[in-house]
Parts: sequence; structure tokens; C-alpha cells
Amino acid sequence: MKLVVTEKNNAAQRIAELLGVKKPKSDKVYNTPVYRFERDGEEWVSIGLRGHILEPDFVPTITYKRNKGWLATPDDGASYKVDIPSFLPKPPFKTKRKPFLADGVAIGGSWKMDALPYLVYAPIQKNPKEKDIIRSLKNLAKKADDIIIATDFDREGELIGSDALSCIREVNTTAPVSRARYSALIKPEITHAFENLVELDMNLAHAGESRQEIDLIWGAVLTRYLTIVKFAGYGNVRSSGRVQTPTLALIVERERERMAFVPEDYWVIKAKFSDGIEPFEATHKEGRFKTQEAADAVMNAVNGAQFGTVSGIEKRKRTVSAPTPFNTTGLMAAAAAEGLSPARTMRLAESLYMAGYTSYPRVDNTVYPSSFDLPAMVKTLSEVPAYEPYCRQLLAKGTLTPTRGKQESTDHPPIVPMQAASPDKLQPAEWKLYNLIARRFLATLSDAAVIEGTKVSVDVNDETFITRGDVVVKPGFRAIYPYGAKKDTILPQLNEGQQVDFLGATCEQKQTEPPARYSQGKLIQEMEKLGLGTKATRHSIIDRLYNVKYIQNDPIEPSQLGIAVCDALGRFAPQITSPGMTAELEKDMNQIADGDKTQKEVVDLSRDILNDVLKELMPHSEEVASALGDAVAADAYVGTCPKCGKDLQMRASNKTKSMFIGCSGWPECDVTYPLPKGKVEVVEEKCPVCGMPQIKVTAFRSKPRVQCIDPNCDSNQEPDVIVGACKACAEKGLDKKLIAQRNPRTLKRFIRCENYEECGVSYPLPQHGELKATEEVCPDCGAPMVIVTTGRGPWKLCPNFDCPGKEKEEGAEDKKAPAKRTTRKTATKKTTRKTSK
DNA sequence: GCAAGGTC
Repeated sequence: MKLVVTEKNNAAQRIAELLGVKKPKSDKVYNTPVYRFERDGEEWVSIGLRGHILEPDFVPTITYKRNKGWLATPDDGASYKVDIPSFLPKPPFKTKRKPFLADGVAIGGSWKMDALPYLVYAPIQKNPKEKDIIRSLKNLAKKADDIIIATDFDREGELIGSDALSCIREVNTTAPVSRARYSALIKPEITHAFENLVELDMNLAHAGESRQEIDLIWGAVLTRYLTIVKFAGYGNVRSSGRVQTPTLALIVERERERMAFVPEDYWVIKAKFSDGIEPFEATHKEGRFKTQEAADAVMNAVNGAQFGTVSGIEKRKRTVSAPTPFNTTGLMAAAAAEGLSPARTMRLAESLYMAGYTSYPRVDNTVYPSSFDLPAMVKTLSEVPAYEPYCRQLLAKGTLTPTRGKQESTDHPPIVPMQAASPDKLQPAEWKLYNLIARRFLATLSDAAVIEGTKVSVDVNDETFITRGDVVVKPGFRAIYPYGAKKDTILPQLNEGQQVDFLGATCEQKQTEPPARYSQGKLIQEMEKLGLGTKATRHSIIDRLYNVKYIQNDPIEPSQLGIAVCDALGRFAPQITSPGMTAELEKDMNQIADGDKTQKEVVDLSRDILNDVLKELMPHSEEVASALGDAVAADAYVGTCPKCGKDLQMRASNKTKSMFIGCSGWPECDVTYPLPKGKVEVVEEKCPVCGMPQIKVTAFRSKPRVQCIDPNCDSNQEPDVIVGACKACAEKGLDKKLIAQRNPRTLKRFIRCENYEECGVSYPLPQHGELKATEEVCPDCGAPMVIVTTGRGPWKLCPNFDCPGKEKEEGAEDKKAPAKRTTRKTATKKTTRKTSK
């Protein structure tokens, strides 16, 4: 039996389909899907892994024996000798604190300062990460006479394959192993790869493994250092890493530029004209006036004028080149403009690739390989009706000359369509992305677009105003690729010397703007430029920075903590804050892949460098600790406590983890304020009514609002509203009112009967928006209807969560989307939207 | 409780 090992399940299935003479049989081995098929009269089976199935970690314990030296004791297997440099003390250790190292030394899992120098040199073992898959793999491997590693064709793929092989070798030491290399899951590629099998490139796998080890060692040592130097409780990890820290540094650097920026005033003058048919606007030719005097002089000069004269019309044609082939970043940027986030785009691209519609989505290359049969690919796309006429035009041109991007590599071709698709075969979002990729491909084979720009000058009392218009005269690639194209701005038909009505001018004062903060999309592009992370990981790196609270908001700004971490590492561990470390690592990995260096050489050197870094960092621990402490306090700072004068801070409840504002003088001072649901930011302006700090609250899908933190402040008082009579009490002959009110402590708004103690009638209410009573009662349950007016307009709703009318609606919805039992809150929301006018 | 890299 021949065993094919792929990186993921979908690839295993697809390869089985493409290689098998008949449809492959889906089977399961210990819950892992496998695919059995027949080829050349032989039995084959393919299994997909789940990316990396092994994970590196430190050996948990090392031991020092007087006569043997340092020994590592891995989780499984015999202990072996370790090179711990002689400058590190041997036990028994003399430290000021309790001796932390005894004969059996826990280093791998130790979060103690004293252990860090040893951690730098701790040996690394590989632990199983996907136990189920490993079990299935071994089970199949026992029976295999031939093993073909068919993981993705890149460095990590080679590593994943070699990890799989080491698992296989534990149960099968003899079966020959070969490697299939392919860069698209299509028949010609796959058959070619399996008819031209090569060897697994162990050097390349070792290059990948050194990346894993260096990332782990540096990441773990620096993360543990930052976390314990100023321990802030479990769940408060201060992380650092080869990719995330330089990325953070980019954000911090941009913030510094913004802080150093001195804005300058300038003035812009715009004038309105009309040719008698339609109005148009023009800007004074000066553009930005540096002084108000200069601007005023122009305003005075044109003041009272009735007419302007068209003093010049310039027409100039310019060409816009066809776009270059898509690599991952190019695709993400173009898709972002169509409303698909980077993460979503990659998910969709992966599934299109898996289904064989498009080529491998994780590429840097932007140059088509010469092996591409471009006319054949265009012919394939002409099966899509919407592209057919354009494809015919392209093919009629004869030779097709594609555009080329700046990045050229041979690992994968740029992202291109592999077969025709149609909107009914794909999910809407998949089709959207396929459409983008297919049209982009056709665009790269097309002529440039020609655009005619018109510049019109209009003089008013010797002051010249200018307006511009654009019209496409030869669409070229624009005919098939409308993305990112500006709409034509068409000017009225004007002639030189023509008189037009002058409808007045306005002068606007503006200020020059500091460099903009990064958006997530821009940051990803910047990371790519610097070689930070991979196409598959950049988005998750940014997420990580959000999670450890180094950065906030979008566009991204650093927190004080983020700035402090960056400063501390920049001073004492500059290697980790610069993208240079990644560049060095890339070089080293290439040398390992080429056989010019060994994995051990590279990793050992990296350990020595980290050792030097740690020697810088450790003596400055107090400094770093206080800088981090101050930064955390600054991030949490809300204002001054009215009772004791200490700082009010954002805090998380120990029990519920929910946020509130509390005094830093606790437990001596017990001042607290509740926080409403949603995203909360402290604003600088104090409450105009009571002078307390204010917060900006952005609740889910609503506009932000600013409010005083003190629930008892007059600005937060909302009169109780009588919304109707209590039906339950009325049935008992009592005349009781239902009152909409807020809990003074939690600020939660709800409706309650004034006789609540006895009847227990209460209804939930939306927390925001102005509330009004109505005369109506709900036809389904008799509860009083209310109107809530938010930024999105007024809604009329029945507040009763258990209203039978809601059951009806939910029931109707359940048929369409079953098993969506929503929480109380969202259920209320859903219905309120429905019943809105 | 760490990293970054795969994949889901």
C-alpha cells in the first residue's frame, strides 16, 4: 500500500480524486478522514495532517550530576548531556532568595528570574500536538510499503513532512520515502509531481526547525522576563517575539512622529460657478494659503464679482498601466477595498484553492512563470458568460503580454483562476473573490487605460480658480477590471473666453495633519515590506498585540504599556525590536537549506546573542518594572477620587472579570462606579455638570456617546416614565402602574410594577436611547408598548421577553435558521428591530 | 501563563 501524507485534509481528498482511476473511497482511521483509491493496479491511501503535528517546547527538567555534568530529562526517552555554558553557576546555587535550583532542576516550565539564564540554553524536545492524527498516521504507516510526503511546497511544508516522517519511522523503519512537489491542486500539476517524485529536503526542514527553536527561545525568555519583572496577576502576560515586537515598534514609532508633529494653519479658497446650465466648483490656484492675510486679499479681490472668464482649457491624455499579478498582499489589499477583511479573504482564498478554482493563495511572487499557457487559461475563463466577450477580444489580439510585478520568485505562481466558476456554484463571498481574481488575471493581459484629464482655469478679477475633470477615452483593462477606478468627473462643456456666473467664494481655515496612524490593512502591507511574519500569520500577530493590550482602536494606536514595553526592549534588547532579526534569520535559514551551515550552529549562536541581551536586561529590572507599572497605571487612569484624592482606575472584577471604575486607594477607600456595556474610553473633558471624568461608550452597533461616570450626576438622571398599567394587578382589582426606571447603582434600565414585591411583573428594556410611553398595549400579551429612539431612529416594541407574539416570530425564523437559541438580550434586540416602524 | 507557523 502506498501512503500519501498531505498538509491538510482537503488536499488529501483532492489528490485522491486526481490520482485515482475511480472515485476514491472516503474512510476513517480513528476519526481522521482518509481516502483510499487505486492507481496503476496498486492500492493507495491519502491522509491529511492539520499543519504542524509536533510542537517544540523546552525539556521540562535538567539535572546536574557532579561527575556527569548537566543532563536533560525529556518527557520520554533516556536523558542526555546538555551544553550549559560553564559561566552559569552549578548547584548548589547561592542566591539571595531561597535556592531555586536543586538537583533536579525545573527550567522548562519555570517562570522565575533565576531560571531565565538557563532557559536560554535549555534543550528543546518535540511534543505531539495533534495526538489523534499522529495515531491515525502511525496506524496507516505500519501497513505502508511506500510513503509519499505531499505537504505544501514551501519551507514549513518540508518541516511538517519531516515531522510526519519521524512519527512514521517510529512504527515503520523500512518503507522507502519520497516527496511530491506541486503548487496547484490540478490534474497536470499533481500527476507531474507524482510521476517525478523527489527526496525530502532535510536541510530545508532543518532550516524550518531552527526558525521554530529561535522563535521559542527568544519569545519565551523575553515574555517570561517582561511578565515576571512586574507581575500583574495571572492572565496578564506581557509578550514579546521576533515578529510581534518589531510590529509593535512600527506602531509606537508612528505615534512618536505624530506627537512630534507641529500642525500648521493654512487656508483654502473655493469658488462656485455656473455656465447657466449646471454649477461647478473650483479651487484657487494657490491651493494652500500660508497666511490669512494672503487668503483675505484674494477674498477681497473677488468680493462682489458677478462673472468669471474661462481663461484656459488644457486637455491631457494619460495612460494608466494594467495592474500586476496578484500575490497574497495584493489580493488582500484589493479585497479590502471590496469590504473583505484580510482574515476573511484568506479563508475564502483557501477554500477556492481547495476546490480547484484558484491557485495556491499564499505567495509572494508577482510574475507569471513562462510555463503558463496564457491563451489556454483565457479560453478556460471564457466559459464564464460574463467574461466571454472580453476573453474573445483578448484572444483576437494574438500574443498576450502579461504585466509583471516587482517581486519575483519561483515557489508558487501568482494567484490566478484555474477553472471557470459560476455564481450558483459558489457562496456569494467566494464568488466575489473569485470574480476579483479572475478579472485581475484578465486585466494583467490587457492594454493600459487611457484617460483624458481636463484642467479648466476661470479668472475672477485676475484671481485664477482651477477645476479638473477626468474621462476614460480608451478603457483597456478597465473594461474587465472596474475595481478601484474613480468615477469620471465630467465638467460642463466650456470654451476658452466664455463668461460664467460667479456664485461666490468661501475661505476655509485648515491645519496640516500629522502622519496617519496605521490601519490594519496598511500595517499588514508594511509588515510584508519588512519581511515580518507570513501571509498566513500577519493578521493573527496584530490580533495578539490587541489581546495583550499593547495596542488599541483601528486605526491602531499604542497603549502606554505598549510604548513602555517597546522602550524597555529598545534600550536593553534592541535586536528584538527591529525587523533585522527576521532578515538575519532568513539568511541563516537559506544557508542551512543550502547546506552551508547547520541548524545547531545557527541556534547556538542565537542563544549566545540572547544570553548577552539578558545580561543587559537583568541588572535593569527595577527600572523596567517601574516603567511598566507606571504605564499600566496610566492606561487605567480615569481621574481623581472625590473622596480620598487618589487615582480612579479602570479595573476588572476579580470574580466576574467585568470592568468597573475603582479607587486605587482600595481597600482603604471604597469608591467605585459602574461601567455600561460596550467599549469604554476615558475622554479628556470633564463633566460640565459635576466636574467628574467622562467616558465615551460605544455599545454594539450604536453610535458612541459621552457620559459622566457618576450615575448620580444630574446629567445621568432620567425621569422615571410611567408606561402603562400592570395587567396582573388589574386582574386582582388593583390599580398599579408600570414604571420604566434605572437601577441607580448599575444603571440598568427596565420596567417594573410599583407593586413588584407582590406581582413580580418586570420587563427588560434596551439600555440606550430615549424612551417614550405609548397609549397602546401589545395585542399578543397586553404589555404596554414603548418607543425607544436611538441614533437609528425610533422603534416601537413590546418589552415582554416572553410575549407569545415573539414566539410566533422566532418560530418562523427557526424554520429558516434552526437551532439558533439566542440569549435574552439579542432575542429582545432581534424583535425590536422587527417591530420597528 | 511564553513564539510563530501551519490548519479548522
